[in-house]
Amino acid sequence: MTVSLAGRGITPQQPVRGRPRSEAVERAIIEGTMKLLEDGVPLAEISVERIARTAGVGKATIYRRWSGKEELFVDVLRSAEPDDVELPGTSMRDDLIALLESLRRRGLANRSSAILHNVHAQMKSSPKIWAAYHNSVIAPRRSLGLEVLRRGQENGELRADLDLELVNDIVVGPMLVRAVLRPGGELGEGLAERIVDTLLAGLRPVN
Amino acid sequence: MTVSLAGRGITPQQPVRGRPRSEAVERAIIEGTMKLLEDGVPLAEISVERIARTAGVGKATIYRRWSGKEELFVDVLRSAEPDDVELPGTSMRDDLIALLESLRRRGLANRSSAILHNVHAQMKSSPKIWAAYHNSVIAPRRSLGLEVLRRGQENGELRADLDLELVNDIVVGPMLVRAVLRPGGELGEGLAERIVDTLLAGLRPVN
Amino acid sequence: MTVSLAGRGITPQQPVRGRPRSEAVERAIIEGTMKLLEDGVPLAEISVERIARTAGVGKATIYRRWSGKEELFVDVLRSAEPDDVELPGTSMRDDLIALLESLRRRGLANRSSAILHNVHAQMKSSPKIWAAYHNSVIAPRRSLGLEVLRRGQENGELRADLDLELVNDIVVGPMLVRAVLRPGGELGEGLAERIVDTLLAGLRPVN
Amino acid sequence: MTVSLAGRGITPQQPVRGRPRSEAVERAIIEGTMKLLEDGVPLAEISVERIARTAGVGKATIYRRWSGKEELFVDVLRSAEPDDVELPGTSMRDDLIALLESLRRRGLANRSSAILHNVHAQMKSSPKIWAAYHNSVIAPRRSLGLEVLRRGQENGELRADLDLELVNDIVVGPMLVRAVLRPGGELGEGLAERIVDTLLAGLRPVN
DNA sequence: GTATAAACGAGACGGTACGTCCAGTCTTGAT
DNA sequence: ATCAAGACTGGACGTACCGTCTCGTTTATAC
Repeated sequence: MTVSLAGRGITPQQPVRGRPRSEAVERAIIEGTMKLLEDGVPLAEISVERIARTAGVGKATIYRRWSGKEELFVDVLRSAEPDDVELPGTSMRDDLIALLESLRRRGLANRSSAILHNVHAQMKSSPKIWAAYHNSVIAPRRSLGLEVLRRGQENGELRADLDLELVNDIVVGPMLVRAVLRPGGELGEGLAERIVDTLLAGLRPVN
Repeated sequence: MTVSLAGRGITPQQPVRGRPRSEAVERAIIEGTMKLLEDGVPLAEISVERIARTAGVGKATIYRRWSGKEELFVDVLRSAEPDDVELPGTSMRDDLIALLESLRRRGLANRSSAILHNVHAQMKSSPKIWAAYHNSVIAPRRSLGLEVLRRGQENGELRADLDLELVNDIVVGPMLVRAVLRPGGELGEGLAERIVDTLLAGLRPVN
Repeated sequence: MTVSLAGRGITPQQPVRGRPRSEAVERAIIEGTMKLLEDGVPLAEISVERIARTAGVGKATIYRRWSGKEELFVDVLRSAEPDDVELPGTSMRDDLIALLESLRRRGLANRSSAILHNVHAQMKSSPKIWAAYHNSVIAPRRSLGLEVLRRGQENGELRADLDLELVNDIVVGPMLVRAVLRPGGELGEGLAERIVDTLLAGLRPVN
Repeated sequence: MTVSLAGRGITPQQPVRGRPRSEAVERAIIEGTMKLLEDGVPLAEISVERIARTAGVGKATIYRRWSGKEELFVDVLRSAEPDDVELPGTSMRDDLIALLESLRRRGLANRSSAILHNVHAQMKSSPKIWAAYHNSVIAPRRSLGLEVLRRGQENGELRADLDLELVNDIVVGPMLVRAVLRPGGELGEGLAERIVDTLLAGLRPVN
């Protein structure tokens, strides 16, 4: 996902006055932060000062764009977000698997870079930032999931009397448990498929 | 849950020399931290310095007991942890509901104090601390859940061919999704029951 | 005293290409600086940035003309310098009084604008600037004083065996002491006359 | 002249609470600043940050004692101030020479360390600081001078009808002119004597 | 009782980062 | 080429905490 200069701020309809902000610098900052994260620098040691040093940029240049570390992290995370999921559309089962699979890969990618995951955690300390992230990343996926389920009900793949919100949480939950509560593993290949099929098969004995 | 002086530290086998540590001071520190959290002070603004001020205690007195803010938080969280769940034992369904219900109440309690939730998040930044918390709080609940499911398989309440780890995640997941991803709500009464019953009833149409 | 554009800089013999520098802008800068000084803004708070803001001018426009704050100050001071002294020429005594009187008025004028006096002090921090100011302001007055004294020796108003440099310092000194060491006062009317007459009368009892 | 910890601040009658301030650190700061000055570091480049680095001290430690660079300079200057003048007491002439001679040596010493002189200038930018310096350094010397002159009038060495304040300025002035207006020189040996004798001999021809 | 010795509150200490401001330079579009 | 505007790197500002280190005082044993 790419974040453009204009994408975040106010659309500058008024004629540009003075030297315009450099997109190159913006990229350098985001990528510098990403690099620190990937190099395994503990989150607590990532200061604005250090980001500036890493990116070869003045501190003021960072503060001119973001009001602090946290806001910057939102954009860093956004830029690391995988592209939109492509749903096969063949069945609810396949769509759900595709959805979970993309979640799984994100979890893995983040884990491979070890800490993005924590940035996530960190962000929750400030509600405003969290809201921004929630709106731009989490909410879209959620509504996509609901849509898939709704179609499943129409198809007869899903019981009609179910609360879709709840079902969505049931589907997404297991992946989250493993990513959040047991960092470091267990997001093996085929997990998405196993979750969905287990759910669809039901938990009770078939008798 | 109460945390005793001896419970955490090194058992001082050698005869005690000099003035012993004051338990009252220990309580003052933990409760002072709790108070800050409950007063809605943003996590980032809770410094050791401020905790000391709030508790009317010297900084060294804190560092004598904990190696830093994070370690202290573990104990604060532990002390806020509800007492052990009591399982009715009447059926797997009832036990699972009891388990989820205790999770739900914890989520709500934390929400009422709004931020404990974030301490949780914060802690993940330091793996050591996280491990400590994981071992003392998360793991026990997890194995309790697995035990309940195992008994369910014996009873015939649960299919015998299921991966219990996965099922446990499926059961716990929805509650976590709501607590973590949608802070501020939707942990209504009866949620535990709805989750368990939805899962047991299965997602497919009954035809 | 007026400072012309050509007076300071390099005479641009080559035909002017592009837009010529605006004299109005130059005046605006100098007068803006003066205004800040007169408004009692502490010298340390007068930044190039602020001068630019006050004068409604870009920073580059200032740097295009002066290499920094200090050089600018020289011109500001020069522009505030009173016009050349007019000596009556009737006697050494009268000429010395005229000289001191002009010094006194300068001191008072500067005091009335409270800070020019300090610019003076500030300038000494950079030898180059000080030299420029010394050459254009202090040295001319000094040689004028020496000339007056020389004529006094010719007239018989002054002992022939005196070191004129020393006498000049003796004449000028008291005024300086009061202006520099006791800012804020004691440059009353008639002071010039009292100094000169006291010196000419001698300090010893007349017996 | 030595500046003690207690000398500047509030007399700490109240029992000392917490770790007391270190006099060694205090000395390190003042001497570090002095060193920078003596090494010819331009005054404008002497930042609190650099002083701290030089003295091997935290910035806060400096700000704990002085409110800023300027206040610190007062103490640095005070500590560089030569010890009190010793007057021979044999005659007004000899006493005045002793007084001027101490002034001259101070001027030279400062020159040798090249910039202390400018610190002086710098200080004038802030009236409060200047007042502090004036009271503790300048005023005492001034009243000492007046006292000497008063005794001179009693002895008959000085005309009884003279304004002593003015005479004092006349005596001190020439030395100041040379130190302030012509930095870099002309404070040769024997200058004090020449000034006093020239003044006492009178400027008019003896006829 | 009276040492002894650790704990205690307070706060100084060397550091590091904060977020802001200014120095000088550079880059726009417009004059 | 100049202008106003304003971005750029760099670095100092004065503040707040970090984790450690004295201080003087308090409080338990152990002698």
